[in-house]
Amino acid sequence: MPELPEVETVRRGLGVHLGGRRVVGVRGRPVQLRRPLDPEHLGQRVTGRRCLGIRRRGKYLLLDFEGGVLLGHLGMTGRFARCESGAPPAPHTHLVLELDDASELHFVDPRRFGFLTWLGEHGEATDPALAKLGLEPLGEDLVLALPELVRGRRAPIKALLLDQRLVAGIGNIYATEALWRAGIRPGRPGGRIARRRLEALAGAIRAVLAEAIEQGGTTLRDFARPDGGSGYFAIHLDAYGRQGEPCRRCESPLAHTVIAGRTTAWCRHCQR
DNA sequence: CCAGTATCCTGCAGGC
DNA sequence: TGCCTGCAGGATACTG
Repeated sequence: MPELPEVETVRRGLGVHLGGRRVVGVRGRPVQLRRPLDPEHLGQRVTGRRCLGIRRRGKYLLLDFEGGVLLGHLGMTGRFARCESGAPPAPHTHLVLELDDASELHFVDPRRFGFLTWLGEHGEATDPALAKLGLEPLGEDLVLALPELVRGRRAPIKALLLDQRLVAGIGNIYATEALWRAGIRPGRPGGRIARRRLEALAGAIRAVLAEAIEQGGTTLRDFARPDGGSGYFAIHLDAYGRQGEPCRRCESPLAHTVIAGRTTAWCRHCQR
């Protein structure tokens, strides 16, 4: 569920709680996450170092420390929780960073699709996942770039939007929403969409991501509640999860198909 | 190179 | 009430 806006919200929350703090200890047991997590090894690298700030790239979080970067991904169910020192960890807590203000940052991830990895001084430039990421939908001119990115491609436009090598940060929810807003059928081959309509799609992507980030900002106070509140939020959704319900433009019931292995709700009437 | 599918994992909803 | 099945999906390995 965490897509670009949710990750951006987490980034801001981490900035408040972790930024400027020094790690004084690391706890956890080895566990197979998306990448293997070895808390003892990680502790040797990060203990004693101060967090200088947090960046985001696509759905990845880059926690800048003195002398290295801690790379994180939330997967489907990953979250960070700020806890008082010594507080009992929630189930599926895989890593605890003990901080110099008598607080702890817990990394919790029931489905283990996320990860935390120490990249070291120069790892950021060579990490294979980061290297493959496409452009930032909010940071560069997506309107100009999107038509070039999908030119000649026969895959469904929705599959292309989900491909992090083209555009980084879009997931199933915001791909579904942007296509509904732009009036484009999710299964339409990307290379067979008129330039003007792709430009409209790019605008819809930017708008829906920006609105979601704004929404997240208002719920930032909920960040990292140890009781399970994750800082995620439900923005106003027009299409995602609304199959069978009336389209908010034309009232006809939304259809439901699977594209790139993901459920997709869309309007047969006004998405062409 | 491109497109499509299987896989990892747990929690939860729905059916019977 | 309780068990079972299927679904949720981000990234990537794999197949054709």
